[in-house]
Order: sequence, then structure tokens, then C-alpha cells
Amino acid sequence: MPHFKDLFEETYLKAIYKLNNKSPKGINNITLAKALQLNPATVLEMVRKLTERKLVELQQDKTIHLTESGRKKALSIIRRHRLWEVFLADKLGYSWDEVHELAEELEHVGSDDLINRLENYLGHPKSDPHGDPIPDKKGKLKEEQGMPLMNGVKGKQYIITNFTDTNDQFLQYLSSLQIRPGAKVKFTGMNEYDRSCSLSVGKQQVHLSEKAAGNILVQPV
Amino acid sequence: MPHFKDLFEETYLKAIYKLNNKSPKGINNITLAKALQLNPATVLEMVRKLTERKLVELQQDKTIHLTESGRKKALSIIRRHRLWEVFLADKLGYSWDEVHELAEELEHVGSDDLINRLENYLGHPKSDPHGDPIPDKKGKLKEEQGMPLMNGVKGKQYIITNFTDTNDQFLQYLSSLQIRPGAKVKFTGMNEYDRSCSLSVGKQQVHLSEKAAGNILVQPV
DNA sequence: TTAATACATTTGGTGTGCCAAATTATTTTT
DNA sequence: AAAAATAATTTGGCACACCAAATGTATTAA
Repeated sequence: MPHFKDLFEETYLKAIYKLNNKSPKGINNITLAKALQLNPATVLEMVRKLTERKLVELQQDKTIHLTESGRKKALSIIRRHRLWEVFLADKLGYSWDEVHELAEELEHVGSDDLINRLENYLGHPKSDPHGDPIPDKKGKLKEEQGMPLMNGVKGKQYIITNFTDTNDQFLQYLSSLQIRPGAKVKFTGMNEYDRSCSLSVGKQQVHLSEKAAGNILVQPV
Repeated sequence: MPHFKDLFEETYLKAIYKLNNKSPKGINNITLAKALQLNPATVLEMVRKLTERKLVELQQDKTIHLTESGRKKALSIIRRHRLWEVFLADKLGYSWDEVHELAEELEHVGSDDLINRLENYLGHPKSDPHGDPIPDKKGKLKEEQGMPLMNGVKGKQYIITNFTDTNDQFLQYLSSLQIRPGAKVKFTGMNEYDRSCSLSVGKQQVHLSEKAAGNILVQPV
């Protein structure tokens, strides 16, 4: 019979890691609870357990931080997730905007040895189908932070690198607009009223909400 | 957050299916509890839930049987398990006696679509690395029952087809004796005292306990 | 400074699978 | 048929993640 503790642990660690990347000052349990779609009481309880396990530290201002070993574990899960995504896309023919949910399950499976073999089999890819970099065995991750498309300069061209929202719905929406990693777009302006953005993708004019444009990362072409 | 009910359900259904294959008359919850290494009280409770879910039927003589839909689910899990085993062996380079435990985890992951794609990617293998046949999408399984090596005739040659114990320890033990699916062996006799068997594998003389020899299935050469 | 708002924590309680131990059949033996 | 062994079931309870709602405790506005 399976042991679930790891699974919960991994889910929490990954969520904390990701939120902490966005807000390096630290996050509170409300934020974490919202991200996990759980009750704050539940999250507090679990965070305490993780603290006992020396994976998480609670600062005196109540912010939640990963310890070094917690960060290691989180990166290991992200590594698994992204390698499975590559597998699903490259080998099984899934498109880049369909792989997230499945990888969410696969990431909790198997040993490090399995993942290392998988990486080898996939030819040591540097990034997953969404353009996100894959941590190496040691947990090293080169974070080439792109700039949010929202902060673009009117008239300039950009290359889509990756996304800060990994939701398959969102990605499929972008995909339908031809917005995918590697694609070239021109920023044609922002509407000051609602901060929505317009851009041209190929010959199409596209309008994106502030939220959407904020979750698309680009590099100057 | 994950939903575990399926996982438990699947574990029970698979165990019942396998035991029922060995004893078609039906099994009791003691046998099932032993196989799952759980308390009979626990198993009884769960079996009742599975009965409510119309996956299992309790006969009046207290034997446990799968319903048609229970059998379907069990076969679907076995299909997943065996396809993942092929993946691990063929693509990631694991040897046939190392794949079971990992497949035990992978079998609970993902959708039927994923498994169908995997099957396609693997080239529609007919059997897994242990020689066991892989059920098709519909749940059809051709059970080419081999004969237990124990029942062999002295002096005759046999081809190893598969095994009725899937434990990796056991398989690795066999592997160390050059006993693997497809291997040719000669049955050289049985010791009546403890029913242990001797055979020749290549140039080696090998002795196996009654239990081991009973779990090795062969076909006349 | 007081009131309002947000956050943090505690309390009591649920569902699910699990167990040990006691009890009640049901078989076997003798 | 009585005794012994085995099987089936019930009972009460544990662990774990989870939640709603109540209660503190800060912060921010008025």
C-alpha cells in the first residue's frame, strides 16, 4: 500500500517554491492556502509539520520560507515535472499546452534513478515544452528571467520565452492565438484604461487582458 | 490535491483479479488480506465498499468475485502496469527483473488516452518483459497458460514463458541463475523428499525449491 | 483613538483507510 | 457429539489531511 505523506509534502513544497519565486520577501499562509485551494487551518497545520521535518521555516513575521533541503526537494519535483512534460510532448505527441496536468501526476512517481534515466533518454533537454528550464541532478537551475510582455515598448518585437501561469486552459487559449514559446510578436500598445495589451502575431491583431499579458514572458528580439 | 479512492480501489481490484486467476472457485477475505498484507477487518470493510460500487460481489459462501466492470478495471490496471514495464525496459534500459516495483507506481497514473499513446509509441507489444501478455484497449487478454515447471517430465526440455510471482527479489534471483523468459531449460528431476526440482540451464545444474519451481511457467520445447 | 479590516490561530468535527481485540459463526478433528 | 481450529464479523479507536466557524491579534482607515 502506498505512502501518501511524500505526495502531500511534495505538493506543498512545490507551491511554496513557486510562490516564493514571485514574492521573494516571503508569503503568508493565506496566500499559500489560496494557491493550493485549501483552508488556511489546513495549511497552517501542514506547514508546522513541514517545519518539524526541517523543510520549511516560519519567520517571526509569519512568512513561510523553504530551508535548503526543502528547496532541494522542490527543485527535484520541478525537474521531474518538466522532464515528464518533455516526454509527453516529444515521445507521445502531446502538444505543449496539454502536458501540464498529466505531468502533475507523473512528477510524484518513481525514483531519482528513473528520472536520471529519463533525462538521458530524452537527450538532456534544457527546457520543457513551455520554455521553462529544467533543473539538473544537483538542483541547479538557470533562471533566465524574461520580462513580462506587459512591460513591452510600443512598436518593438519580442520572442515569447515562457509563462508564469502553467494552467492548461490558459496555455491552450494562448496556443489558439499562435502564442507559444519561440513565437515572435510585436507589441503594438497598451490601453491605459484597463491596462489590456494589443500585439500582432503574424498577421493577426491580438488583444490580451492585463492578467494574461502579465503572465507571458518575453525577450527583446 | 489528489483523490486517493481510485488508488485503493485499483489496488484491491488488481489483487482480487490475480488471486481469482489462481483459484477460480473464489477467494475469501483472509486470503485477500494476506495478499495485501492487511488486517481482515480492513479488507472486509473495503470489500463492502467495492460491493456498493458494483465492482465486487460477495457470494453466499463468502467468496469474493469481481463483477464485469470490476474485471474491466482490473484488466485496465494490468494493461497499464505491463505497458509501463515495457517502457522501462525497452526505453530506459532497465532489466526485466527490475521493472515491477516502478510499474507498480506508474500504473495508477494518467488517463486511458495516455496509455493508448504509450502503447502506440512502444509499437503495440504483445507481452511485457516477464513474458506476460498485455490486455488490449477493450480489456481482452489472451491467457496462454503455461505449465508450472514443477510438473515437468524428467529429461524433457522446456522454454520459460513467464512467472506467477512478480516480486522483483524473486525475479532477480531467477535472473542470476539465467532463468528468464525465453530461456531453454531441461528438467532433470524432482526430489520426492521436499519436492525441490533440479534442472540444467545451459551448462549449469540448478536446484529450485518447490515454491520457486511452482512459480515458473514453461512450455514444452 | 477608535473602528474596520485583514490575518493568524484554535476548536471541534468529518471521511477514509487502517488496526487489535473481542465476539460470533462455521468447519474440522477427535 | 464435543472440542478444537479456522473463518467471519463487530467494536472501539488511531492517523492523516481536511474543513467551517469562532476567537484572537495585528494593521490600516477613519
